[in-house]
Order: sequence, then C-alpha cells, then structure tokens
Amino acid sequence: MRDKLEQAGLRVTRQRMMIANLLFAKGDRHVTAEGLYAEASVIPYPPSLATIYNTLRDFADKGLVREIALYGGKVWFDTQTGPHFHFYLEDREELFDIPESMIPSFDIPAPAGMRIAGIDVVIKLERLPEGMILDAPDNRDKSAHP
Amino acid sequence: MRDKLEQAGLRVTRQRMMIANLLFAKGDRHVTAEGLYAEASVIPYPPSLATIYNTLRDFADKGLVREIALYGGKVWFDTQTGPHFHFYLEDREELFDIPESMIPSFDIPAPAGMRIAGIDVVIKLERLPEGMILDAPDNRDKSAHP
DNA sequence: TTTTGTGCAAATCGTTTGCACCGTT
DNA sequence: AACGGTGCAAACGATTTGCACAAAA
Repeated sequence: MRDKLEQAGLRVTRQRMMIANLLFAKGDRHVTAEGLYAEASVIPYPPSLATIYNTLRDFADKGLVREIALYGGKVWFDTQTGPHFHFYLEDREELFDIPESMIPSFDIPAPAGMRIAGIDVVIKLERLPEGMILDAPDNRDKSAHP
Repeated sequence: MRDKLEQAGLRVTRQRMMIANLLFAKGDRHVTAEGLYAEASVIPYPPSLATIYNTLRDFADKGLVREIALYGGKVWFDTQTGPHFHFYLEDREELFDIPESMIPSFDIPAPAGMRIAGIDVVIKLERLPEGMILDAPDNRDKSAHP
C-alpha cells in the first residue's frame, strides 16, 4: 500500500494510508466522500472530512481512483480505473458494476485533435412496483441475455 | 409550444413559454440552468434564475427534458429525452451528441424486479497537445458561436 | 529545515426553498 | 376567488480553501 502511494508520487501519511486501505483492501469499491468519511469515523483518529475530500481528489488526479459520471448530487469515485459501466439505483443511491461480459465493444472514433480520456456508461434502474422481490444487487437475471 | 406545456400538465405562463422556446426552437440542445439563464437574460423581462431552476426541474419531471449523467459540478439537461450518448469536452465544459449510428446496441438485461429507466453514455475527451489547434486555454471566443 | 499534508472553520458553488405577490384558470 | 407560479433573498448541501500547526523528506 505504501508502494501504491509512493508510485503515485504522494507522500505516505497516516491519513492517506488509512484511506487507501479502506479503498483498496476489499476489491472494487464505489464511494462518495461522505460515505468514506462515515466508514473511517469508526476508527480511532480518523481523517477529517476535508482531508477525505482532498485525498480523494489527489487520488483521482494520480489515477488511483476514477470519478464516475452520475446524475447531479454527490461525486462518486471508483477504485476500478478503466472504462466504467454501472447500474445506478436512483431511489437507493446505490451503484454497482455491470459484468464486463455484458458490455458491448465501443469503436467510437474520437473527433480530430482529441483523444478518448474515459468512457462512462450508466444504466439507471427503477424498481418495479410489484415489490415482492427482495433483491440483492447480484441476483440479476442472466437468462434474458441474447 | 403552448400545446407542449398543456399536454405536460403545466400551466402556460410567460416565463415557461420563454424557456420552452429557448429549449425547443433550435433542435436538440444541452443546457445548464446557469447557461440558460445567461441566454434568457438578453431578452427583456427574463425569468429569474430560481425560475429557470424550477422550470427545468418541472420540465424534467414531466419528461420534456432529461437530466444527463455527468461528472460532478452542474446538472445538464438535454431536450432529447431518449437514451443518451455524448462526447464531453472537460476543459471547455462542452457537451455534444455522438451520432446514433456510432453507438453499439445495448442488450443488457435489467436485474430481476427492475426496469431500465435510462441509459447514459459519456465519452470524455481530452485535447491533444499538438500544434494543430492554435488556441491557448483562455482565449476562447464566445461571441462567434453559430 | 524545507516542503507538503492536515484540520478546522469559513468561504464558495450550484441548487432549493419560504414567503409575499402576481398571473392563470 | 382559488390555485399555482414567480421573484427575491435566505437557506442548504456538497465541496473547496485559507491559515496555523504538524509531519514527512
């Protein structure tokens, strides 16, 4: 984890180590600054909210995390830095990955003088009102896939 | 234009008519509240900024415009209400359509108990630093816009 | 010791809201 | 007349920033 910070050209501090551990220990994560702050606050001597914001921005600048395109409101960061494909559950403010196997390939050429710096795909979901399904984020229906 | 408002179940007021005209007269548009306000402000007795915000939200609720998923900051609205596919030029804060012919088809099934309420695709662009484009970051010409 | 990071509170930005007044039905 | 819409300014939530102090190089 130290290496990760050092390689990114960031000084290794207690706060950054704590944040990096929260972000990168448990695999792929989607977080907001507030959410991460809440998570960090159970630990003794947690970083301040301002530091969480600053650190997430620093991490994003260095390419350790990636900002996600989403509707208004809060800014989300993803520990997976490649192109992004997400389901977004608006009423619960939940965001989760779409398995890469379901993603079509993009062959869209960049306009002249430009390069593609990132691709975001967001599929907004609504819950069907026949709410008898206690759906976990991962019980998606794969049968209907062509 | 009156019809458009009436069909949406919105009272026809001077301000709403003015905003609807700005939005729907010139084909497909991508706007922010601030941008639309600036545009409206050249007209005598323009709507207030608060009314622009409220009206855009009302229009979005009624399906006349659609909110776009984008990185942090401001909320963008699109007069094209179907699925969205955009190029986003970050350094200029410009947003424009990707021709539909370039878009791959999406056959991603919704998870059980959900329906797809919208699809947003954002391709973030960066300008290549080559000399082909002469303008320095700050000498953009806002007057000569078609 | 020099440089950079941190924490707090205040500032800022985009957006929403409370309230008195005005326009539409 | 009743209801909803508008404008202003104040409120708000998310994020950034100025500054004094602390920690890393």
